[in-house]
Amino acid sequence: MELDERKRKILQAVIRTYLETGEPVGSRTISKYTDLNLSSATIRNEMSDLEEMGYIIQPHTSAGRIPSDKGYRFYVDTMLEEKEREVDELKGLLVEKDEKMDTLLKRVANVLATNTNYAAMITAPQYHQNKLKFIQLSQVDEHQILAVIVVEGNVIKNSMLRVEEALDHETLLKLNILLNTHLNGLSIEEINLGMIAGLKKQAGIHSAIISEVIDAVAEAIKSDEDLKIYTSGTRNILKYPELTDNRERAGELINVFEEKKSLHEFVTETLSEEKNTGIQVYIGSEAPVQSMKDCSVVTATYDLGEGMRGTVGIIGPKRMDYDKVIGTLKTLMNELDTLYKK
Amino acid sequence: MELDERKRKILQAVIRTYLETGEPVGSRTISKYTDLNLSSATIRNEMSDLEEMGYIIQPHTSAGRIPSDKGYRFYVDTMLEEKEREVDELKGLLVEKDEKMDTLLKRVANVLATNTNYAAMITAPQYHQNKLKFIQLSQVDEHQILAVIVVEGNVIKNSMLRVEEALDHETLLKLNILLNTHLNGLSIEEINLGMIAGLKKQAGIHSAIISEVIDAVAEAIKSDEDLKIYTSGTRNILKYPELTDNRERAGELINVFEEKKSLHEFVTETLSEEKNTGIQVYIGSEAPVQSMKDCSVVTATYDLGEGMRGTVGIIGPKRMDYDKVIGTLKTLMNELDTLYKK
DNA sequence: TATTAGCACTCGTTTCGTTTGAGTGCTAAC
DNA sequence: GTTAGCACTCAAACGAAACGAGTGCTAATA
Repeated sequence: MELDERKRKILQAVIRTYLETGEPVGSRTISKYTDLNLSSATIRNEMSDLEEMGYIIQPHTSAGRIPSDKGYRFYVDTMLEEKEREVDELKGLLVEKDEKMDTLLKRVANVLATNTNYAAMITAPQYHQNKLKFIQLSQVDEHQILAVIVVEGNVIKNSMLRVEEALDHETLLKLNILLNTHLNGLSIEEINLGMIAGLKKQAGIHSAIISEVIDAVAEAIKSDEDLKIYTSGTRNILKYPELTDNRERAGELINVFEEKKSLHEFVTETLSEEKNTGIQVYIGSEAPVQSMKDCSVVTATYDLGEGMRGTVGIIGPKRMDYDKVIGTLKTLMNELDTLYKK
Repeated sequence: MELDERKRKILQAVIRTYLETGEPVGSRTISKYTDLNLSSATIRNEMSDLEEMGYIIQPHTSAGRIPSDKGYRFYVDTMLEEKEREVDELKGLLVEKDEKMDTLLKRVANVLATNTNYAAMITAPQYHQNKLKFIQLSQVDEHQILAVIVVEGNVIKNSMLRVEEALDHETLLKLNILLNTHLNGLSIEEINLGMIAGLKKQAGIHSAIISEVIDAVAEAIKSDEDLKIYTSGTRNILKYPELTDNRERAGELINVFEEKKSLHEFVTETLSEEKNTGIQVYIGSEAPVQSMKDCSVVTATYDLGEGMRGTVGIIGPKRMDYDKVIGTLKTLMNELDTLYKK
């Protein structure tokens, strides 16, 4: 069977009304509130076809239809082509630039959540071309040496090293120079075992410290685990009965937002895939996380230049207002662009 | 009217059964399941008295009684004197010492939450006698200077300063020495305007940098806002219908755990008050946060020595198992003690 | 005087049959 | 191909009735 123009229009109408009401929608509604001028009977026939084709589902015999995942997918795909709505509520909300990155991120999440009435998440930017920029060892007290490591993009990592006895000023200086001259500008792939061996040899009796520093450097550069995720509007989840009528399920969802572990999966997935618009939509079981199979997730990748990239996401029920959400995210991307591209 | 021995026993019985069932408890239940050997009628009379005295409440005319805040308060207070149960599930869970502080904290919260079936929170330790230990300025690149500030207890703070043009090596060294000799070992109260003026004068043309460093130092020492709070088991809240039957209310609660702002209030309050056991119980509206007026919160202060102190808290319904919760917290405190006091 | 049995009364909860109405599928007519 | 009409289905809403847990009061009892 073919998905002709009329079927497509009906499907769109069904989905759109369902998004608004959250109730199964019947043939009569469609017949009345579209400009197709078809009787409910005709619509019924078409809807029957659409159900057969898997776009819509009847929750029980005498109820209207609701979109299936496939239906939502169709809707989102066509919509992405067609629409380009503007949402300018975000404008001006990001102007106070000089605040710290993490408060900024929190606020962005917050704005998104209140704006859309869904839950929002945002990751701190990741630095992809992680090159070492600066290393410094300092004697803090008798038994402790502080290693400060700065990576491209000004991510700073501190690490305390224990030593048996204090190093004198000169040795410290020598080690600092040694480390900086050999490691600066290198990425993690470029630091190999041979180089490490060489460094240790040159450090002589202090080779143990070199090992520890290298470990710290490795950690600083990969910085994978401390990918921070900020969330906001978890409470909004509770607003959608279809997500929370089952207590068990609701709990799992809340947990997703608290643990943030599952959110990681989206982030890594999103960051790896590349799409032109930078916006991706996961509907129901398309999500890599089991407990979100009744949700939809819209993610966007932001890019602050210099390899600093992060992910923003909106999580809501499948009947989310894709149109608005995608619009909002696009606007946000633009805002971030104009704010940081200079 | 006086709260004699028998009334006390009945009150305790009422509360205990209510804690188990979560349902209002009636006179018959008490008469049957206690060793008082009194008929339900007698119990009724006594309960009527107890209600008059404000310890218990009748949610509606033909229902059993539930404890009032005052009733809980009585229960908790007497229990604190009497009981000393042991909960040793926590033992051995904290042994792997060498992990990072924040993963440790997360795990503690997690253990507490799963152990009690309530929500748990824990703050990173605060450093109260905040004395400056070490300052270091380094030229990272042409226009940026990194200030590293180490505070007693090895809390490290980094701050990037912008400069018009790079400082030569010697000046940097001079500034470092200047800062360290004058500021080391001082707490925030001891750094006054006169001293700052003196420093600036000695720094000559680089006085602007001194200002920025001082700002960074102030921020590092107070470190008030980045009091991190880790939570776990928010989902458990959903298990108690009395907290979540009202959607609006449930949302607010979830929000408390996401925003963490309200949790701050407990922490600061708990840290300021000093009690012998270190354990505090907030019942219902005793809590400083409006949206938690149907909850109870049990907090404990842990002390890792050297002025490093933090707060742990369990949040649950008013009918929480105070006995177990307090026991668990006490065990935890002991664990932390033996783990760090060396 | 304290305790208890008994009884009438209250009121939320449960149960169950009924009604309602939205929606469908099918068929026959246009 | 489209539509009107009709019988049928079924979840949800409604409402009366029964239930039962619990109370307060009173009169009898120890």
